[in-house]
Amino acid sequence: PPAHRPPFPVSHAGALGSIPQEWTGTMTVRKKRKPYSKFQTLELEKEFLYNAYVSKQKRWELARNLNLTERQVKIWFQNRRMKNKKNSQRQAAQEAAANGAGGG
Amino acid sequence: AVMILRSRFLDARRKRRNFSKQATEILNEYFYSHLSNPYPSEEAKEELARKSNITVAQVSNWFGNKRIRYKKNIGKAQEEANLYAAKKAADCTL
DNA sequence: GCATGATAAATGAC
DNA sequence: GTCATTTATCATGC
Repeated sequence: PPAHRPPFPVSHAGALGSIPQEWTGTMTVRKKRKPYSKFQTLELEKEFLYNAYVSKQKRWELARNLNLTERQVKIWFQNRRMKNKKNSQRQAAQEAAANGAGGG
Repeated sequence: AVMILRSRFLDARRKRRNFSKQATEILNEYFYSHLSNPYPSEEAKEELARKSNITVAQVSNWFGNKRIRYKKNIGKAQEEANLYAAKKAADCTL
């Protein structure tokens, strides 16, 4: 059995009935998710099309031009790579299902 | 601009469908019988996906939404918990 | 009109 | 770096 990555460390210990539900506690102070503008997303997508891994120099330029922090740019590329992988897996699964059913 | 429009149609949100009653039943049974730690392992997710006839990613999405929305409803009318708790109790007494 | 499933930012473990 | 998450938001179903 493969080892699973444990959930986040929780501080609050809730109490409902007799079930210890510690996971219901607040994780940590987290910035509110803020959707990026169309311009920001478009520029990031253009750079991602060029290469999925952005250099430190390019990251700095993007952050400056798009009014984002370097951390935000870094995380955007991380999430974008995960999205790419997810879509690839989905496509592969669909093709496999198509081959198994119709055959070609 | 073109890419944005194209991506809109690639999103699964465009063709979202509700899960079957049976699938929701299976997922809820697992969730409320593991309320102290509702984090199914990869193996458990695969089995839930197989029994519910949905993908593993959909199982992950369901548990993510269920956990956050369960937390927001703590203190409110959460009779769903009592419902499945009663079902589990009945299962044990059989 | 909300319930619900999927996605987009953001965090943390490893 | 990956990746399972949390959280808010999106788009749809009914």
